[in-house]
Amino acid sequence: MMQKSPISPQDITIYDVAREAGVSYSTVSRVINNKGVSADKRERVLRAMAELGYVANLQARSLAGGKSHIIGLLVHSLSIEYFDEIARGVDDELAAISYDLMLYTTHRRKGRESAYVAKVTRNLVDGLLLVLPRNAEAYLQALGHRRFPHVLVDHQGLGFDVPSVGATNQQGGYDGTSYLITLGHRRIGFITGDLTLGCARDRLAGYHEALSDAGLPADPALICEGNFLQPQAFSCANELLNLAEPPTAIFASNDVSAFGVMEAVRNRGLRIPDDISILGFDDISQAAQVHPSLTTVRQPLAEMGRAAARLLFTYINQPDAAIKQIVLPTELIIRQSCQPPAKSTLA
Amino acid sequence: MMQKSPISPQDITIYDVAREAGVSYSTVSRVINNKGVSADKRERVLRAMAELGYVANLQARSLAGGKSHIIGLLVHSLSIEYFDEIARGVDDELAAISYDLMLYTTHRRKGRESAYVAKVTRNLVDGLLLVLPRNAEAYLQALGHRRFPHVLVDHQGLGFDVPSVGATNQQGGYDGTSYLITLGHRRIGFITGDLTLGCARDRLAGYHEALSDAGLPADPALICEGNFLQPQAFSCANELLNLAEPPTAIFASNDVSAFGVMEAVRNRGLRIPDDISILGFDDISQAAQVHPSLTTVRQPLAEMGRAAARLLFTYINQPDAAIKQIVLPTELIIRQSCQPPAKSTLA
DNA sequence: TTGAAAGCGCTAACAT
DNA sequence: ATGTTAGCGCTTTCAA
Repeated sequence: MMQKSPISPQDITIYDVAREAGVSYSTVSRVINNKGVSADKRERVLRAMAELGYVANLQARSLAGGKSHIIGLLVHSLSIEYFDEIARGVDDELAAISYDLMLYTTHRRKGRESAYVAKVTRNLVDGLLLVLPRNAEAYLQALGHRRFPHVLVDHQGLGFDVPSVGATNQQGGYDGTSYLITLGHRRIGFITGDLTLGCARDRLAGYHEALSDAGLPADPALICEGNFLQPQAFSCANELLNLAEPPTAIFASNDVSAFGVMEAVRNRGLRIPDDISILGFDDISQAAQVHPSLTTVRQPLAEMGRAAARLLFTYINQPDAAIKQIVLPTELIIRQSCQPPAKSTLA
Repeated sequence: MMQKSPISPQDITIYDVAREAGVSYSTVSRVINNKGVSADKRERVLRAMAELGYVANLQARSLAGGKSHIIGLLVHSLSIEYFDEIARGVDDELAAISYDLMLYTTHRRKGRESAYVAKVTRNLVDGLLLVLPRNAEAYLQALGHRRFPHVLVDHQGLGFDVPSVGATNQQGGYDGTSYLITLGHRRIGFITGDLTLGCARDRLAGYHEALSDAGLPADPALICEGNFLQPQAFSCANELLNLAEPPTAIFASNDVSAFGVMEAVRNRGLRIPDDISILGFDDISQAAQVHPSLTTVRQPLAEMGRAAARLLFTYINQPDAAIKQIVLPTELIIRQSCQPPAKSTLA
């Protein structure tokens, strides 16, 4: 691990490489940027870079070339596994083209999103990935107007076109509900997500659609408004369970909510899935780890992250590329938390 | 929201500001960097900056001044709430001095840490925060030797001195165990964390110490090696519960593990805390949200993040500052998952 | 294909 | 206190 050179690697510039390789520093720059250079010179430069341990100075590249090779990732919170999966996908794409990731966390603090967006877009990053943005209207117009490369992840329902990557949330809601119907359930409780978010509304719409397609009545009492968090789902589940005619299955709009339902159900001494079936959404890793394991509608989060990163690069390299909205398919993952109802409520 | 100037804000440089204010651009630079400038010129510059909407170009500052105003944060994974809390603390400090955060996620991929560290320290960031690092020996020597500012969060047990911020893990293990003893428990199961990590070993040491101080025997059968993850804790709990003389309380080395224990306990139809008490470690938000709520040893994560950021800035500004190891106190948070054992096992 | 020269926006000597 | 002059390390003209 000893350095061949007496000076430390961070001080190696293209000048050093050029001297070592016996070429001009512009030739070194060309090798770095894959421009036309004769085979033997390229070879020599490459060897010199390896020997000296050359590492590009991103600041200088950025200043001279106008690109920072950094993209920004804006999220509220890191704690949800959801973000981690997306970030993993983003990371993969970034690594492939050696981009770096700048993190902006709002930690749910109001107003911080806009402030970040304003600042970030004037500096430092070549593009911005906005995951599950809130109050997006405030700055989305500005981003679009200034043609600043950006992609939203998991956001629908805006009144205007914006580059985005999402999942088939409505289809997922439809598939999950249909599955429960197929098992024989007729009274299916539904706990919504945060309805200010498009994905939550879409899942609910899928639930309604499936019910309607199966000719089942839509009982408003079976729908309880949640917020994607466990405590609220716990309350919702209790509410549903207290109904004169309680549901035989509960479909929660995300896995975390499903865990809240599981708790409420167990709290009453009911068994899963014998007494009641539970269905989640997302398929976070914990879903496979709880007992019984959670049947859920899988969202391809890492793939969404990858797609978003790729789309963002498209915009970075072609600012005038058409606005595209990518929607990735959800998938029903059948595990152990659902089964046919104990006694059919069919007539 | 209209721009006063016809050109967009990101194109405004100190030259524009200087022209507008009628001063030389070095004066503008001095104002930006709080160097000595006469009151009226400073005033004019400030007004010009505001009018034009000047925003500094970080790349250029970095290239010219040698500081990027960015620090790197290296973590394995984002999904654990643990990281989010720490990041929140780091964020607070960063915001105060307008530094930015670059995120490096290894996603548990082997070797990625070293690669990042090698790359990052040669570029881009002024300092590095390493959260719960693994295989740190590989690059810590290099960081220290090159006097690259860095601080480890939550890592002990290395053979040499390294700047770090941690919590009183052993004391926490001691306090938790003592609490259970005070409640009357005599057979206390313990599920360890990943024992390659210092914090996990320290918590276990605290458990042993408390047992010993109370004159209780240390039964090796009551200790099961976990890895801070739920499935492993689930197995461990089953193992402990299968003992001829099972424990009346189980102390898990983190909250996530405690949730695994809860599942295993419930799976056997046992009640918490009536039949068995459960104690966690960390106090992630879910701990207060489960039913019954989890009694746990709180780690001041956000505060740790803040302290780490502050310490890092010390090193950035004074590379020769003494190596410091900050240890923050843990705190027992009593909730509902523990109570005296049903039938005392006392003679 | 290659080298020389200019300049990205800024900070930090160096003068005055 | 203020202006002038050099670069920081690189990309990108422009010639050759």
